[in-house]
Amino acid sequence: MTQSNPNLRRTERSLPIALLRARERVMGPIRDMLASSGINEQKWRVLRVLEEQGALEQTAIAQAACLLLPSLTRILRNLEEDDLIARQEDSKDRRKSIVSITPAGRHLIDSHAAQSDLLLTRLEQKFGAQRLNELLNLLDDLRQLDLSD
Amino acid sequence: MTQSNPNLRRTERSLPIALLRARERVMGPIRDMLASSGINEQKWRVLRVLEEQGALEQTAIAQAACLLLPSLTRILRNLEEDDLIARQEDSKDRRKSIVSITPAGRHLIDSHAAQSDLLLTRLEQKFGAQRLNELLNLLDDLRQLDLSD
DNA sequence: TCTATTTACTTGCTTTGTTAAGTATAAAAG
DNA sequence: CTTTTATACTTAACAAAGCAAGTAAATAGA
Repeated sequence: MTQSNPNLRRTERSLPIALLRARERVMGPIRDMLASSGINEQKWRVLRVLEEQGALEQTAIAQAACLLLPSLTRILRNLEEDDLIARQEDSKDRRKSIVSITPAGRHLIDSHAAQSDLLLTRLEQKFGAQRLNELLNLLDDLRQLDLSD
Repeated sequence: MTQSNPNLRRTERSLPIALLRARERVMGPIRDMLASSGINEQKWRVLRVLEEQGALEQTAIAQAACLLLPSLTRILRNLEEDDLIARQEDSKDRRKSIVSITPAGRHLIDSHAAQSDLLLTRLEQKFGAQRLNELLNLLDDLRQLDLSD
């Protein structure tokens, strides 16, 4: 049962490509939806994190939204120019700036919530809620694997 | 059983981010390995596709390697400069060029095969071959979903 | 046969990813 | 109290992604 399966080495059955393809399938419709607001996937992730978790420092945002800090710096600059987020200095640690979503940013998220929910609900129904949950569990377990030796 | 789960809408449990994180975990070690040959993940995917499936036109490569055509155009230009791939005109359709892997390209793939296999075997053992198979099946099913209505 | 449409890329432009280096502040060590 | 060392970003530089527009060849339609 722990024998290795040579087929897993072929690209058409490889985990990295399977993850890419699945992501493309899920994100495609969401990207299309966001394009109408002139926003992309990364900005969307940042805004959603801030909406759900409240004001955060940048390191925490980067981790939650799966972005590197240099990317986040630029994204936040753009979002701030569009008045979708705001920064305030941390009074206790002046290296940090605490980022929060603005009413305009919240409005942007809200304006897509219904359609976003619809897409997810459709996915759940077509794929099966239980199987989706199983998939999320497997992905989370995979993320926590230690492959270092 | 087909009720929608509101938690799936939160970023910390969202499918797109879970796919990103899992991909990062799997590809990290492979990227490190490839860095020693001055090659990246995309070039690796292209070379593997060509090695496994033989000479292909670019649209087919793009689909198999999960790349957009503009990216592929530039990747192939680099690979051709390094003599890892070669192009020949399609005699029947002069819009197409048929791309194939060169002996040097094949050698590059071969030189990483053992280490690549080791990484995959380790993943299989730590994650469980059966669970990995299950994950691949779920991902493949997800990819084939039609979310258009 | 001539035009319109589709296909198969290619090019240009902007944003993002990635690595490395830099700056400012905080915490730890001596 | 002064000197590392670590933390939290920011900037710079370059490769890559992604979108839009462009080109050339093939196909379809009038």
